[in-house]
Amino acid sequence: MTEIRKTPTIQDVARFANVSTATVSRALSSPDRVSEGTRARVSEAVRVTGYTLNQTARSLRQRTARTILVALPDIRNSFFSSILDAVEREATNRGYGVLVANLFLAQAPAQRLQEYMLSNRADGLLLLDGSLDVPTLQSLAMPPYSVPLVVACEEIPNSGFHTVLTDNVRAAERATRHLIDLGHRNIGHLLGPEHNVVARDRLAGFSAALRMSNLPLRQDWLLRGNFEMESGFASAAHFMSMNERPSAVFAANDESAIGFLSGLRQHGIECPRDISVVGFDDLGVAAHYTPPLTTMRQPREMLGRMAAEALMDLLEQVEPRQRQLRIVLNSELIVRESTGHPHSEF
Amino acid sequence: MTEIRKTPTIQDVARFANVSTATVSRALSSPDRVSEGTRARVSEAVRVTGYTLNQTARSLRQRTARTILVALPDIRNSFFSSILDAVEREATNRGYGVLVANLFLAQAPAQRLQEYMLSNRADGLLLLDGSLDVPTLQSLAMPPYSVPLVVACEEIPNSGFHTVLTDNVRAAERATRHLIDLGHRNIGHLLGPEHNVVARDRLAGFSAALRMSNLPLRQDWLLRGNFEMESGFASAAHFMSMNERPSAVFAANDESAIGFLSGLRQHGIECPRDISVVGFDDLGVAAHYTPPLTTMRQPREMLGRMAAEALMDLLEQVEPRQRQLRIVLNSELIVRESTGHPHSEF
DNA sequence: ATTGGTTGTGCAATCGATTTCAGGAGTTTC
DNA sequence: GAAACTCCTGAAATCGATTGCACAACCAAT
Repeated sequence: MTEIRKTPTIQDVARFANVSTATVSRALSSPDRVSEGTRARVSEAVRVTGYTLNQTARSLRQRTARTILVALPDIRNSFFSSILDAVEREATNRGYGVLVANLFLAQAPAQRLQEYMLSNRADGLLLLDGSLDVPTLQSLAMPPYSVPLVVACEEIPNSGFHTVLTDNVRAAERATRHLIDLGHRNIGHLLGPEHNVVARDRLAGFSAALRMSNLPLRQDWLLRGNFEMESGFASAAHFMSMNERPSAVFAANDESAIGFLSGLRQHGIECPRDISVVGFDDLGVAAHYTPPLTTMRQPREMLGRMAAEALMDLLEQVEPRQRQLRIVLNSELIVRESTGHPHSEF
Repeated sequence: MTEIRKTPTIQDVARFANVSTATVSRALSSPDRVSEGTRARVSEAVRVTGYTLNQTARSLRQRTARTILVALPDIRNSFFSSILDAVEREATNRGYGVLVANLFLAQAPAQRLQEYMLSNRADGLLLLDGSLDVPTLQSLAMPPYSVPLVVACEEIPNSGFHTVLTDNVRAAERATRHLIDLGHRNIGHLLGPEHNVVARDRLAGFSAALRMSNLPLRQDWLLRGNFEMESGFASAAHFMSMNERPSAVFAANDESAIGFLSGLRQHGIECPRDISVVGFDDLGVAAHYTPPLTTMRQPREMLGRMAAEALMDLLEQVEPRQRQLRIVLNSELIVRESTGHPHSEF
C-alpha cells in the first residue's frame, strides 16, 4: 500500500520513473535534452505521483523567486488598483508572482522595501510611489545589491531609475487649455499633495497654459488638496469664502474634483452652470458622476503593463542595461459635461 | 581587503563572529538560547557584514513561506481593494507577505490557485471570490494537501470552509425596509450577477422585507445587473421602457446604483425627486455622489482584518481546528439624500 | 567522588530542487 | 580503426538557512 504522506517531491518522481532526479529536472524544464522515452516515463510518473514543483527549492537554487514586489502608496485608490490589475495580469502571463506592499501609513516605507528585497523573496521592485527616501532606494539599486527597479506613475527626479509615466505637465496644460478655449479667463487649480511630483507637474502644466495665454496665475486661486475626496470637499468651503472666484477649476485628479463638486453643491453652486471643473485620471465613476466629468484620461492599463514588462525584461536579460529607460505615455482629454462656457457672474 | 561580492550569508556572519552557523541562527531567532557574549558578537558580526536573512532558504527548511495568497475577483473594484488594504496591513503586522491573484478574466481560476498553493509559495489562501470551482477547492483543503483556507465576503455554501462575511440577507432587508418606512409601496431591485451568492442573499433579503410588509414581489421590477456601473446604466434604459415603474429601487451595490442613477439622469429622472435609490457598500464616492447615496455600509476594514487574522491564526496553531469558523459582521444603514418620501407619479 | 541536571555550542543532516562534471554509448569523419 | 563529436544520463555538489543529536563545561546535590 502506497500511502501519500506529504506532497511528492522530485525524488518520488525519479524513483517511480527509474531515473535520477537530475533527469527528472531536465525532463521537466528542458524536455529536448532528454530522450523521448525518458520524457514519457517522467511525464507518466509526474501524473501518477501528482508531483508539483516546490518553487521555494527552485528559488533557493536558482537565486530567483519569480516574483516581483509592487509598492504602492494606497491600494484603495482606484487609480493604483487599476495599475496593479494590469501589472498582475502581465506578471501572471509571464509566470511571475506579485507581492504587494501597501505603503499607506507605513512607517519607514523605504526601509521596509529594502528588507523585503534583501530577503530574496522578490527579484525586482516596481515602485508606484515617488515619495520614498531616495538614498535608500539608490543604495538598493546600486552594487552590491543591484536590485532591478522600475518606477512608474510618479517620477523620482535625478535618480537614474527606469521610469514609465504619463506626461503630466503637457496633459495638465491640455486640460487647462480646454478651459481657456471655452472662454474662461479666471481659472483656479485644486492642488495635489504639496510634495508630490505628479502634483507639481500638473501645477507646472497649469501655469504654463495660463502663461501661454497671457493669463495671470493667482496664488489665491490655488486651492489646497491632497488628491483625496475629502480634501476637495474641504476646499469647496474655502472656495465659497473667496471674494473673487474663478469661473473654472482644474483639479489635480478626479477624486478631489468629485469632493470639490460635492462641496460646492452643498452651497448651491451647480456645475457646469456656475462653474466648470476638469479632473484628471478618468476613474470609472467619472463617466457616471453628476455631471459626467470632463477629465484627462491616463492610459492606466497600458502604463501598468509597460511598467511590468520593463521590469521583467530587466530581470531576464543577462547583462545589466546601461542607459536609463524612460517611457512617457500620453493622456487624452475626455470632454463630458462638467465643463462649459462661462456665462454667469456670481 | 574584504571585497563584498554578494549578499552575505549566515556563513559569513559565523566566520566573523567565530561561532558556528547553528549558533548564529539561534542567536538571531531565539536569543535567550545563547550566552550574552555570543549574542553580542553575533550582533556585531551581523552589523559589520550587513547580513540579511535569506527568506527562501528559511522557507525551504521550515516549510513555511510566511506568505498568504489572496485571491480576488477584481482588484479594480473599490470594495475588494479596501479589503485587500486591510488584509495587507494585518499581514504585514504579523510578518507575512501578501501575494495577490486577481481572478478577473482568468481562465481556470481554481486550478491556478491550486498550482499556486501546491508550489509552496504561500502557506494559506484567503478567498474573496465565491464563484470558484468547489470540488477543486475542497480537494485543496482536504488531506493530503490540507491547505489552510479562509473564505471572506462571499460564502461558499456547504463547503465547510472557515468564513468571514457580512449578513447580506439582513442588511438587504434593512435597506428595503428603509424604503418601505419612507412610504414606498412600489419597490424594485437592481440585481447583482445571477450566480453570485452575495447577490442572491441580497435578493433574498429584499423579498423578505417585501413579504413582511405584505408587498408583492414583482418579477418585472427585478432589473438585470452585475454589480458594475455599466450594468446599472444599461438597466436605466430598461427602467424607462416600463409601463408601470417603481418609486424606489434597492440596488445590489453602490457601483450599479451609480450607473443606474447616471442613466436615469439622462432621461430626466431626478433622484430623490422622482425616485429613491438605496445602494450597498458605502464606497468612498457614495458620500460625495450627487445626490449623496443612502446605502448599507459594510465594515470592510474589519472584515479584511478579521479574515486575515483568522487565516494566520489557522497557520500558526499546531493542531488543525475542528469546528468550522463562521464570523458574521453587521452592516449599517447610512441615510443620505438619495432616498425620500414618494410624492410624484410619473 | 559520583550522579544528575542545566547551559551553551558545534557537527552534520536536512529541506527539494538545479547544475556541474564525468562517463558510456552511439555516430561521424578521415 | 582511431579520433572527435554528439547525445543521454547519473553522482554529487550546491543554494542558505534550521535543527536533532552529541558533548563539554559547569554547578548542585547526595
